[in-house]
Amino acid sequence: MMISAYKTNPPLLFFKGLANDTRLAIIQVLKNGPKPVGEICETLGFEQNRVSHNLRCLEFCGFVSSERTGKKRIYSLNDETIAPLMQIVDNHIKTYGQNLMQCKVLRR
Amino acid sequence: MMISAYKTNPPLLFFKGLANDTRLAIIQVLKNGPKPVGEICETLGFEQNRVSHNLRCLEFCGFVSSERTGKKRIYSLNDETIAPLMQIVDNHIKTYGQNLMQCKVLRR
DNA sequence: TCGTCATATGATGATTTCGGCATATAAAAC
DNA sequence: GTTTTATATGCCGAAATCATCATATGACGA
Repeated sequence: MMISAYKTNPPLLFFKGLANDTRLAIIQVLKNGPKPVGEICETLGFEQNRVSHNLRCLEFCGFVSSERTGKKRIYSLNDETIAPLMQIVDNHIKTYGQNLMQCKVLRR
Repeated sequence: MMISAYKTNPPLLFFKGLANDTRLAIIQVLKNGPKPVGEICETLGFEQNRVSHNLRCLEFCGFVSSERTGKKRIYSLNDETIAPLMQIVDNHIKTYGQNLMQCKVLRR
């Protein structure tokens, strides 16, 4: 079993892609529908480059997609992955949310 | 929108729980059935305490469960969450796996 | 009770992550 | 062609992560 291969392990990268509060916040905003960068920045109160950096990741990794509309680039969720995924996450949190928030390893 | 609350955001912690190569490796081993710590260490070639640390997290956060059997503690997956979750992840990887591995943000 | 097997827990230093500052690039209007 | 609007990209320093070294705790048998 090759340990060094784990750092490029796609499931690992999948979870690392989502284990970031800025990216999760962006996903939350896009749940309400497609949005341009500027609007995401405003809604979240984040600097533009923070949002762009993270949209770059989200799009390249397939979590969101985008479409140029004039000067604006409108981003939207990849619902095929995100919708069922967040359903599972939400169900899990119903039972284990409190523990997740108090985990000594994650919150140390 | 409270930014400071994001660090204790349960979905974030859910993903952080899984965005770790040791913990994912353990999950991979447990897919083949319940196992004691020692056997997980052997299979993966990891030091015992590395495995214990991470099992602690996995169990507290609800991703695995355990049962004391004599001197051994047998760990098993929470299939209710992990099975459908990894299904979604695997499907996503079929399409976006290459990009995940080359993402400039995740792999910088 | 003591010794052995099995596992859990604490803390530190090394490595990884990530946003802000700075700047580049793209699209539209003039 | 230039200016304005909108967004993308690079890099550095600070913060977060995490395995190793060390040790503690638990279960069982003699």
